[in-house]
Amino acid sequence: MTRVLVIDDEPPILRALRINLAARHYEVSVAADGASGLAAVARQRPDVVILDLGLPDMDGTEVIRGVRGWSATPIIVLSAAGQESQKVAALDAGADDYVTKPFGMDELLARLRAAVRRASPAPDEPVVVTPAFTVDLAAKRVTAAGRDVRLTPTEWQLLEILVRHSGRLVSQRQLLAEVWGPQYETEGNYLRVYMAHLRRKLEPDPARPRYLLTEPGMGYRFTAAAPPAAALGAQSLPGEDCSS
Amino acid sequence: MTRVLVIDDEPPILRALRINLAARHYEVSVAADGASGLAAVARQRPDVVILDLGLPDMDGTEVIRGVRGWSATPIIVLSAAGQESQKVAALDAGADDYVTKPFGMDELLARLRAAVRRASPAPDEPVVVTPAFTVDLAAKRVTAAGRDVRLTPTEWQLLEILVRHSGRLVSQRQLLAEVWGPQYETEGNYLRVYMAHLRRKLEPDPARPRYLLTEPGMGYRFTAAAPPAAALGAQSLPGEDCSS
DNA sequence: GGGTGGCGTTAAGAACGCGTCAAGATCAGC
DNA sequence: GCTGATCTTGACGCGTTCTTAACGCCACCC
Repeated sequence: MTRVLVIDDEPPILRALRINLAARHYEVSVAADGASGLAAVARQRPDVVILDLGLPDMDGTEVIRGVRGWSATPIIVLSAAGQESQKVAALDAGADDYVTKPFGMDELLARLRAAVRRASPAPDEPVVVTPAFTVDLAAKRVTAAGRDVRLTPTEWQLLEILVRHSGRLVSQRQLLAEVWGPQYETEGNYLRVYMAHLRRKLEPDPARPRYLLTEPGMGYRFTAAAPPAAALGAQSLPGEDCSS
Repeated sequence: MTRVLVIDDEPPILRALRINLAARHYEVSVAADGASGLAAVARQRPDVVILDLGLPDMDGTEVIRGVRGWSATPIIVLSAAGQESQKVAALDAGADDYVTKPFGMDELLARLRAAVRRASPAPDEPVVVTPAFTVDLAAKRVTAAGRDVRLTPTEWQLLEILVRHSGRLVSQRQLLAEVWGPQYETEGNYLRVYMAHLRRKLEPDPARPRYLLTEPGMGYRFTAAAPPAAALGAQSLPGEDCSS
């Protein structure tokens, strides 16, 4: 079920949205101002955010930037018909769409569908294979040594982020923000604990990880192909370079 | 450069779009009807399509479906203010956005930026290659002589700044300020120590650097292409000291 | 020729980050 | 209300990384 977070402080609009979204089987939650809206995004991880620009406590573009700092969740902005510059500012701050009030509910719903559709593209490679284990992103299933491995929700989230960025280094801040929420960005402890869990469940030799690698001081990296063992040790530079 | 395909048959709008897009350094091409529009998408692979619904030969949603059958290229629909059902149909057919005429050019450009931004999260060219090593800025990964090289966070920061200013001279003050903070601008020692680290890990001959060059009294410079040996003051012919 | 300033190199202690373990808190299912 | 699983939190040891100082070398200037 698609979860929608509505950040708005006008009861009539709120009511209309709630009714129409619930009728289409969306899961709706509500926040009445920017601060609680940002907190709600972090806590609930909605699939899409509908944001009214006329909030009592902070500027709408600030809310957008606050979300975009750590998340790519689609944001549809709602606003009274105003200056074009406001639209431009919101879109450039990272909003995905902009609807002016009064709006047709059918149009908003269509734009909502479009935003959600874009956000979850058909994953071209939903199964990632390593010599030691395979990860099926679509089925949310991990197999190691021929048998299914049970992962807790947190473990899965962590693994999924690393696997989706296969080969690339993912910073600790990003991992913490995406798994626990942006306010946990300094809790490096969590990462260490859960990386240890994942390695114990997936790595052939958890003490010497081959696929879930630590880059000290920077973050973690998932590598599908095991690197040659020698690459981890001292790199003796071969004098093989005959230029020209 | 971002390539935009405009599918429209009204000369005034076409003219306005062409002028404004070209002024923003977009590469613009044009098709006057649905059939040639579909052909143009297939041939040119534009980064984004602006599609007018009022085409002479076929229904706009047909064009959208024709593109969506095989491509996820962002489509922004342009249309005269009409029924809401038309908007819904276009969006559900796969359009990314819908702008009604008359529209503000700034708004359209902002929506265009939003669509392009969503489609290409990694816009730049993140891999820098030299004969001796390669630097992947997005993955934060360095490879020398075929093997991964482990860099410490400070080493990586330094290298990243130099590589991002490839070919240009970067002053010591700037390097110190960006890596250690503005209050360290006089600690030239740090730079010497870490440049030595980088050279030992990356340069084929750390004592005679080819890619991480010192400009005495000014700063450092990264060069992707090795300068000719003569420029370094090498007296011997290049062939003789290969196997040392 | 001697002096000077900038650079490369090395080495040592200090500081930090990471893996690990374990215990308490919280949650979900029965 | 109980039980097991999961999450949070703190502490400790170890290896790595950072900081800092000292020394030698070279180019340049007087």
